Amino acid sequence: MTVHPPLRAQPFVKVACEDCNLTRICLPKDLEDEDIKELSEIVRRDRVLQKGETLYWAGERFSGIYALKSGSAKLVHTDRQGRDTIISVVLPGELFGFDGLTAKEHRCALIALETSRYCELASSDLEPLAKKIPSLQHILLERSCEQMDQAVEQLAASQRPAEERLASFLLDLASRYQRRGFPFESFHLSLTRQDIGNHLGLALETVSRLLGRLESAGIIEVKGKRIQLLDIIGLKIAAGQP
Amino acid sequence: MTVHPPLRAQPFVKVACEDCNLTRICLPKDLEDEDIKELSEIVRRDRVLQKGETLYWAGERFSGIYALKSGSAKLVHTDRQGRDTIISVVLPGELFGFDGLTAKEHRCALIALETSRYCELASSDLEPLAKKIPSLQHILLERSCEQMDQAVEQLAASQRPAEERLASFLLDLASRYQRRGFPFESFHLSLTRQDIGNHLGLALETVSRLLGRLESAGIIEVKGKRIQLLDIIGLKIAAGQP
DNA sequence: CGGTAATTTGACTCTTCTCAAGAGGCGTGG
DNA sequence: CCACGCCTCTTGAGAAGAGTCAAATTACCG
Repeated sequence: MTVHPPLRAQPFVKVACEDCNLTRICLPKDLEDEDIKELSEIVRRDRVLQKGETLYWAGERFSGIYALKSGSAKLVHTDRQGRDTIISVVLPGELFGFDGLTAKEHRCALIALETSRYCELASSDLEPLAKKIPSLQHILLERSCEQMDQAVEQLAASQRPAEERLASFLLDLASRYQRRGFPFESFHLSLTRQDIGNHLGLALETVSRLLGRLESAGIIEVKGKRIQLLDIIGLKIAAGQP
Repeated sequence: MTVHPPLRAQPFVKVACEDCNLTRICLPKDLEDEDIKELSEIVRRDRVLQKGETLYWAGERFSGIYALKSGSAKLVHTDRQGRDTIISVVLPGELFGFDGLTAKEHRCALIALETSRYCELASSDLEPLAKKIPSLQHILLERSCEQMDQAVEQLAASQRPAEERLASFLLDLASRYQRRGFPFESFHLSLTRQDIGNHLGLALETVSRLLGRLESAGIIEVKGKRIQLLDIIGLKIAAGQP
């Protein structure tokens, strides 16, 4: 796997899919070169979302599939009683929007965790494009099943003790950042403790305490939202990965 | 919505998709009549699984998408430490197998909870069939996103208290059985208490105690694996559905 | 009808939550 | 540049929900 330069270094210009440094992570990953050009002409590029802004709310009409280009975002489900659950943290190159595909209405909200850019594949373009690029439908199916796989992992994780969940979460984030050209051992949490709690099913105080515990065990270093992984082996053990 | 006769009443003969009483639930639901016939010719029908038998194990090569025709089954994820999580209970007309589509290798095991019949759409037939029936890929995408929606609900549920989860589970089962022609108020749990616990993230003793509590509250009647819903409103309140 | 598996019930423990109070950080405006 | 206010984070103490261990009862299969 090639290592990409950190996304922050990328100049703020409209980059065609074939020139985007996310080509090997994003939707084009499994497409042929010609198909990527085809895709590139239809994708709406470089829209911006400021921190805290919402791209779509739950209940809103399904408008298409999106790809995050930079920054980060959270996919949030809210139940009848108003309790939020963060279903996933979205990083550059990852697709989202599948939560609206079946019902034609979004089940979750998508909220930026920092200033972020994204591309849009409008639902109205989806059908004609599928005809032009026959393999696209299958790739979308694969990506949706991939997200299902992640949900399965999370469901399994939800039955494990709090510390394992938090350690697994940190390891997962680290490796996903690494794929995007950032160092594995050091990254910035764009989530608050409350958000981490809503993601892992923990009270924010528990998140804070567990981070403190991992720190005093010498496994990580916590400076506000910046996390340093000092002892990867130790962290894996804490995550219950023997 | 039309009500279908109970599946048990169905004679044990090989029924074409267009004559199957699951037409309005199963894969053909959103297909045109001609396409259903096309599908029917390729689907391998009426395979049988005895109680406790496994159709595929986690790690096994992806072989295709399946539809349950009768009986019931559980989709089980096992983590590195051997802890099982029941991801979903599969009822007649529901599709499964998506857990192997991305990695070409199943992430979960599929185990029959009672004697069950199922149909198979082999992965080798999937591509040629997708060319013959262009809408099929999109339907599969929709179904996979539908399962994703369910996983999202479960993830949100996993943060709610035990009684709410159990009550929601009973209501969900009841309405899914009802769609299949069974009475809403009375159904047979094909899962053990242990299985229910593995599904909801509870100890089997907790499941037993909570069922007892709902029973003494006059909300349900429990006779082993047979459940009677006596007070639907009360059950909905217990499930936290105001 | 015996044996095994499933279920129920009780007592106790422990993880995690809730409530509360205080400290730290950051942006805005004077 | 500093101060104020707000939001976030930390830390403590007590409470509660759910888990574990153990034993008795019941149901089911051959």
